[in-house]
Amino acid sequence: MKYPLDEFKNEIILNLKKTLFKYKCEIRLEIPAENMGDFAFPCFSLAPQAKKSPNEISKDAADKIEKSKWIAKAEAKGGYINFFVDDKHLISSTLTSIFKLNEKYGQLQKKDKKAIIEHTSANPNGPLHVGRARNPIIGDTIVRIFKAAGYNVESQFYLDDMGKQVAILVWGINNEDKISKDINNYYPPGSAYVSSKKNNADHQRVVFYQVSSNLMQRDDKVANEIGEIVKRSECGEHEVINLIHKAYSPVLEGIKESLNRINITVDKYVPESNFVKDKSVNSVVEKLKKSKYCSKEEGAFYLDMEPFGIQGRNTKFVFVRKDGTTLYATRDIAYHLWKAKHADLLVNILGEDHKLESKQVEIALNLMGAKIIPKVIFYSFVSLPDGKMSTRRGRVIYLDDLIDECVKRAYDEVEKRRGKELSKKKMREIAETVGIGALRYNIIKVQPEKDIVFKWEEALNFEGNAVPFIQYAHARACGILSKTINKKREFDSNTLKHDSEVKLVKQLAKFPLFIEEASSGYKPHIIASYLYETASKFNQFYRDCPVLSEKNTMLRRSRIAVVDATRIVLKNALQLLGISAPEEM
RNA sequence: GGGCCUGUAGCCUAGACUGGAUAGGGCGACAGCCUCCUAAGCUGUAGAUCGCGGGUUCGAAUCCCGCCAGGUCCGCCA
Repeated sequence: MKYPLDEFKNEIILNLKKTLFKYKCEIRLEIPAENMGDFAFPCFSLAPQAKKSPNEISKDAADKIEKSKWIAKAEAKGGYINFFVDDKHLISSTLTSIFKLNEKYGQLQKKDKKAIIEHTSANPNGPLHVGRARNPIIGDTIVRIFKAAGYNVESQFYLDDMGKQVAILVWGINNEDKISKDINNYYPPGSAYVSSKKNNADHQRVVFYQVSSNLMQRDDKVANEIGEIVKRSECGEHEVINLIHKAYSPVLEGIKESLNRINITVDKYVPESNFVKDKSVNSVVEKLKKSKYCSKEEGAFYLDMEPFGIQGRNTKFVFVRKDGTTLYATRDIAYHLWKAKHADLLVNILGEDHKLESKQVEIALNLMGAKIIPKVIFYSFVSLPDGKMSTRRGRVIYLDDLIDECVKRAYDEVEKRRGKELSKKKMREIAETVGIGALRYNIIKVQPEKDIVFKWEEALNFEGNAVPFIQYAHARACGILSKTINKKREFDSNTLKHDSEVKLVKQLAKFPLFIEEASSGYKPHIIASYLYETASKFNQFYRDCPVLSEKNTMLRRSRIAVVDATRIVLKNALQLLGISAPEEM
């Protein structure tokens, strides 16, 4: 797919190559500040070899740039060559491109490459909580962006069915009598964070996890029994693995439901036990044992991580226990080798607490000559104003409760504004769209590596740079279009001269560039900025350019086309964030 | 003790990888805009020693060094 701005860019690059043939340089274009042009080429790096000032270079070069159907003007300013696109040509080709491609507008050329994107991978011992809510949202957005960027994408949830966390749950479910005796010790009256009254299995069963986790710390007998479950599952005992499966399955169903509610489905759930059952983890162990960095200590095997730049109190990466069983990270290596067989690109979304483990896995994969090393997006935790969340301690806000609160709050807003005009059913529909969108947007608009302190007022803020602003722009566009009589799309780019029209259409033309940048740089949050900017420009157009009341027929039709094109772009970009675009709100 | 990440107006945030044109936005505050396509909107004002101190450079929020603060990790846990 070739987009108008690609053609403009290519023409600039060709021109610059001709003009600057004397110099050795890579031509990288920037987008200048508004009104300074559409693309800019900085001349600073050429100054040393040219022995001229950047100002002189840019002036000489700008004079030599030839005008063409794309290039309207090249201007030297402050050491930059600023290129101005031919507005008429850009407008007509952009609108044509949007109408032709419609829901596919923005998507990049198919790449014939498979990407496996692993995200969420939460322990199936309780409901998803807000502390880790960034994971599915970042993950699913990356999935959508990579699909748009032309990859063949599969999303995976690595299901931890062997570890201590899930063993604690299993013990609790099989010792219900002991749990019910202890439950009141666990939940003291008036405890602040015990909130969820939901009937879903994940909310019901997490109590077993919490109480038995507590018991385990006080009672060695319980601890031993749990340890036994872990050990037998790690040895690959089918009976125990089945018992575990029975315990967590309903919890996993609850997690899936929560994900579905925020428009997330995962293609494949991959149980960790697969790699024990199929013995692939054993071949990982055999290979690592042969490494020159491997040593043995009291029967356990470890890799020395120090030569690879790992520092700290302990630089040993143990991959086999003294009892011969493997560890989480060992199995993770087997999982990654398996993934690498089925993909050209691997992406993982992980909490920052996994940085060391991930590095160890990466080093081991390199030692084993793995073809693909995963690209990892780490995110910082969402914490509460008075500290971090913990499922074990029951000090959490569950994702489901946050979703409900967002939707409820959105309903109040709709009712306040449209209560007299709309049916309850319609308002509930809008509230669901706005509430879920607000949640996803608020999380995705911040860079993954920034810490977030969860505050209800901020999570539920519906003004300014928040999703209702964008959805409202889309609804406005739909409102105008629903009132048009002539449904045929016609436009004449000669009539679209108003500054607000030109700026808006230029913004629409940039959409594919943002998909390119978001995917190649693994930066989902820039799609959120793009949407905000687009909606904002549409609102300015709405203020300056009356559509339906415009007397000049051709101009009116052209403006309707601009509105329709904006509608398509907003919808497509919202879709990339997993947010629905309401036609009315 | 050490590693990694973060620190931009009262609050939240973009820009940092790839140094460059007056550091963009939003919330909140203040002042305006509905006889006209949904005011969940638009316009304007005030508000920033870019954590602190050095260095490299013609030029540093951006690169390097040191320090301070917060997060996170340094289990034969996951």
